[in-house]
Amino acid sequence: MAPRGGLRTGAGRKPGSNDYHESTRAIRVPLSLWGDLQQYLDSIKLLRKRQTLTKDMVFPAIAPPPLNFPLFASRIPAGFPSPADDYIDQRLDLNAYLVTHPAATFFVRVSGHSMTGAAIHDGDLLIVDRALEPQHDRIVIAAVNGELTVKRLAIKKGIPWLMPENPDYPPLEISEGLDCVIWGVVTQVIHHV
Amino acid sequence: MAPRGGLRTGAGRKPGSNDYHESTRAIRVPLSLWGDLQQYLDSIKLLRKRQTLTKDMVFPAIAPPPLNFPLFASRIPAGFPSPADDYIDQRLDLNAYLVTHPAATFFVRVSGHSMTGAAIHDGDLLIVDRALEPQHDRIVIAAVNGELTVKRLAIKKGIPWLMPENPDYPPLEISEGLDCVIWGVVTQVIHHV
DNA sequence: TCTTATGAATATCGTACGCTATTCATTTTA
DNA sequence: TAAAATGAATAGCGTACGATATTCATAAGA
Repeated sequence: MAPRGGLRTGAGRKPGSNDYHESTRAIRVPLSLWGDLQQYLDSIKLLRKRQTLTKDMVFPAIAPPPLNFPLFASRIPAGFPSPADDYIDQRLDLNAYLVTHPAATFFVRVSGHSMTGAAIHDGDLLIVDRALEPQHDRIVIAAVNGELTVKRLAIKKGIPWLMPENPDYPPLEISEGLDCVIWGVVTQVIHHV
Repeated sequence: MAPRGGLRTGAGRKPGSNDYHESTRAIRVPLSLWGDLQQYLDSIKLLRKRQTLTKDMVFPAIAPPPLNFPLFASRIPAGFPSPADDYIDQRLDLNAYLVTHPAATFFVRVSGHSMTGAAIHDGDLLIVDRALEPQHDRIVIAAVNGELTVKRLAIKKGIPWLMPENPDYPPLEISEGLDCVIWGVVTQVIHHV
């Protein structure tokens, strides 16, 4: 059998022919992160593999989730003898941390300065929980004459008031004739630096 | 000169004598993650070196399964919003929204009142991005003598200063002899109501 | 006896290495 | 002529390897 010799330009495995569609590089990581990282990388592979599927073959029932991002999905199983040191073993999922009742939670963008005394500024994003009951001294979203507003709810002698936290704005009594609905309770304020 | 031979039990480098205080293992990662991961690992190293930090104060971000919540538009028109309406014009994943560089992002709990003028209060949770370059007028996390502090970075005539935003606290010049590391840039402040 | 110098022991670290998987021009076969 | 088989070329993958860093029992020196 004769050899099939000769030049083979263009032959060979293609760069980025791995599951990432991208070259890789070895890096050294602490053992406690190794499992998580492995898991994370697997999910990246999976996501990038899906890119080879055309929209004619596979498509989601609803809008695709933001597949963004990174790191370290699950907690490390304990059992690592940590020297008397401050190890980082806490992780945070902002959604879970900031939202208690997902189905009843909404975001509202603040405009105006009536609540600067309560650390609520123009442009901030409020996390509003509609499942919480409005109570005295809580910060609430109220719809007054159909317009949303952020104020602190105060009950004085049985009369509810909407109290701004800025001396330039007046309190508003929720009297009988006022078209006012307490719409939700503010639980968190997200302020962009 | 006679040899110093013989058994040497107990000799040798100790396990966990690296910057992680923990053994490591090589793992292969895609190049696009390599930089972020490198930065993340550097942060871990730095944190484990410091002894004044507790795990309650600083911890890394994670990648949770994406959850979406309804988001209201900036300007909410008059009326009563409900999920059935088209007031909801987008949904929001807080992780994706608040974290730009997940591998380089950490959370820091604020203690103290030196930055109340910048809407940063005692107990707030800061989102800190180590991938951002500290620049003039940005709010940064600095490690001064091993202790974390939040200040606004100011460059005056080439000299960097750490400026509080509370008249009760003094500015701090970052002079040559000072043990100070700008550790990250604050991008968001989460304030619990 | 106490202090210092020495070198065996052993962990860390980045990466090179051996192996496998893939690609495709060429050759062989139908 | 078209399809299948072959094997050179080249990238991916996990880990072993050589070099370096650190520790500390012992020997040498004060």
